[in-house]
Amino acid sequence: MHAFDVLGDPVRRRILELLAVGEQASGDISAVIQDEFGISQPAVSQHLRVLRESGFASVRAEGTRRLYAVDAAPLREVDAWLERFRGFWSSGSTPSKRNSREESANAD
Amino acid sequence: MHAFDVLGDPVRRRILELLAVGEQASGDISAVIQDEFGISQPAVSQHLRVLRESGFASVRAEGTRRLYAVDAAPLREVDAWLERFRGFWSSGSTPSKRNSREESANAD
DNA sequence: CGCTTATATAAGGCAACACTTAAAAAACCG
DNA sequence: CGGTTTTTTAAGTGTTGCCTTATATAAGCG
Repeated sequence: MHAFDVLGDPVRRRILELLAVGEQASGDISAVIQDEFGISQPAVSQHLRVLRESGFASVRAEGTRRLYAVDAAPLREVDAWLERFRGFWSSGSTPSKRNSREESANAD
Repeated sequence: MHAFDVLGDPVRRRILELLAVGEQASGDISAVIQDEFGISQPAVSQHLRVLRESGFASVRAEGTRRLYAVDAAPLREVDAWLERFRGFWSSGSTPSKRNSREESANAD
């Protein structure tokens, strides 16, 4: 599953927000998500799996608990993709590069 | 449709990449996408519609041509969401904020 | 050991989405 | 005007993804 697909789901984005603060147990995450989205524990667990398998999160066992943490690599990838568009806002309203084709010169 | 959902589709990401260079006609975009993804012209047009309706692209008519351009607002929103994770890579491997709960102190 | 807690997996249903083909709309051109 | 080009819209179909309930796994506890 592509990084952007993973982030396409609001539940998964919320989970990542929770993990951004620090390591969290599956149960704690589930509690918040169940409260906010009204979905079941297995549903949350499935989202955690997606996050694991797509590299957004890593897990560590502590007794019966599973402690999840953010794994930055895919987020970095997303950030890198975004890079090319940053010129559209960080340096005013003009992109860093103009259309270099024959058909240009119509910027009115 | 949420910004991240829009970016979830590889065709739409590719279209945005093309638009990042500069304004492009629907037909030119379609030609590239059809070549790269093997989908029909109407399929591309439907993706362009999604980009329009979600605010990622704006259109301008020129004769029968439709010239598409990047609209940065939603990308900016995505960039803003990503902001909270930047501490995970831009300043070394440690996030900007530690887990402030009772159960912390286990960073081994 | 049996019961409870914590978490994951399995199986099935339904809705959303991306594709297809067909047709419409609109400008251009002879 | 009639035909061609450019693009969009409409209708139908198949696949994918998320959810549910039920069940498995495994550790903790008395």
